[in-house]
Amino acid sequence: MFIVLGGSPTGRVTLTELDSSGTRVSAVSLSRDEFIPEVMRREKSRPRWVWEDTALWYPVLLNAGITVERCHDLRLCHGILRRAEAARETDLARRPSNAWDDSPAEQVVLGTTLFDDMTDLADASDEPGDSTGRDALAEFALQRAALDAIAETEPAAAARLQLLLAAESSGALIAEEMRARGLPWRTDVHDRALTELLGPRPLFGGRPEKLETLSDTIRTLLESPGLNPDSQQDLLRALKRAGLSVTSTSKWELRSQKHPVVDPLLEYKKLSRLNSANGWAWMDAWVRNGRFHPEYVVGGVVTGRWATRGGGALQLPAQVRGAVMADDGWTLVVADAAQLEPRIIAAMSRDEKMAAAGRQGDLYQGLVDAGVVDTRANAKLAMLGALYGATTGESARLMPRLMRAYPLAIGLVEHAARSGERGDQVSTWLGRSSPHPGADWQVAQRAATESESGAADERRARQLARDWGRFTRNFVAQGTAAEWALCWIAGLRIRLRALADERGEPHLAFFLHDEVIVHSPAHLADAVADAITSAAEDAGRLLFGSFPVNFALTVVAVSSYDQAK
DNA sequence: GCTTAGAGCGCC
DNA sequence: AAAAGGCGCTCTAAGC
Repeated sequence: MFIVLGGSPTGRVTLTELDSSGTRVSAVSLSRDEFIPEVMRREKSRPRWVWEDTALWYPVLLNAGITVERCHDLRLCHGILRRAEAARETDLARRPSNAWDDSPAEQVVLGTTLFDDMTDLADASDEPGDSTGRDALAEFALQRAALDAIAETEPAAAARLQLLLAAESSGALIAEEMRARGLPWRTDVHDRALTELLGPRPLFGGRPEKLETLSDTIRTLLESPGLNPDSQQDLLRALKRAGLSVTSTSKWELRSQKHPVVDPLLEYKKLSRLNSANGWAWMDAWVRNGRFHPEYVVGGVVTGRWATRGGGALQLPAQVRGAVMADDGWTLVVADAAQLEPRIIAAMSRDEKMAAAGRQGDLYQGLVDAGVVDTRANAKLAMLGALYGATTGESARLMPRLMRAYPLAIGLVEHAARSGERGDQVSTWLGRSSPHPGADWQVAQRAATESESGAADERRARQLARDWGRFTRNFVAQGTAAEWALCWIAGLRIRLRALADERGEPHLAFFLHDEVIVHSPAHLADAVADAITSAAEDAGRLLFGSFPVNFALTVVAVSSYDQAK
């Protein structure tokens, strides 16, 4: 059963109930005050809530203390279907571009002031349709029709897409729930770490003590009294003047140089980055009441991975992870999937040999044990080469061994690369399709085939084709891994809800591509670990049925995030 | 003064 | 010795 929400979450709301065939059962119009209790009442029958944008509707419910079990996020699902190869012949894909295309996620503003203002506006306008002028009922009908049309000729593809839409929508719920709760963050621990590394917090801006000292050292060693080490241009000139043979100021190039300035400069760069990216200013901006509140952008990456907006939540450096600490009486259960992408391509290609290499837990060691490569480090290098499309170096040299040993799995990514080089779309296991290459790309390819094209045109076209091939190669692996991860956390979320007791509810607090943090009452740590493991097994079965691939996890209960690795 | 591009580096 | 997929953020420098 579906309940489609229309209107505005902060003004008048229409609730339209549809049965599983999409036939209208009932429809009501409610004021804002009536809306919240009605959702609470109807949630008991476990409907799938259909709404324009989870980021628009769900915060209002979460603010009122309501969570829902499932939803259908029209904006996200539209994005997937509109681009999906499998949906190419449907009305949804053929229709001219409209307001549902490329619509950004709603910006969520915390607090009630804006909502109150918006309410006034919404009430005053008395406009039919949704707050953004998009018709949820019509769009939902179109999406269902698209799935039905696909099901007629390709039932398996339709079923997979349906799973993807459900997983993506569940991800949207999780993202809002995590944003609302935040990640436990101890500013005192963070401040102590910063003070230890950088010196005391500067009272009136300016560089912290340690950075200032290092700057002086660098200026002295380079005999450049006025040098600003943050200026790449100044720094590069000064380095050259001092006799270093570098063409940039990057870490890797500096490391190869023998000069007394190298060590202090690398130290400066490391600390300077910490200060600017995750220093006191970051703490002031993003941590409130002991919680870091990043905004997750579901499907923000073309491959289906999430992005974040603000706070750089997906790049928390190791230096500050100690500040992620469980509340008293609580614990952090941290889990990550080991060698996820190799397992994914093994399962997608039904490569039983590669799947078997991962059976014991460490797939890279499995490659060594199978005699494919000599060391674990080389196994990793070779595998990354296969997944990313290495063309030179050790990685590229080792890759052919993988191709010989695992022609199915490696053939899958090779095939994706060839498709991309031709400009074709590729798709993940559940049916998320890659974008088409841009206009520049097409122009370059066409130019290279014309009779008067020069060697430079052809080189450029070939280069662009290979670049796009590397992208599509990685797309199928990264994108399908993202799908597995979505199914994993979706299942985990449901399992965690069932574990709640009078001492609290364990909940997802962080998600990073193939890793989760669950904040849990301490006494539930083992049950949470089991839930995480079971959810991973479910996800594997959901995507790949009985194919014998395992998704190995490392799961630990810790008091702070830095203890997890 | 504001916007944008590139460099550089953090994460997976 | 560098490189090969996906990002976000901060800084500087350059352009308007």
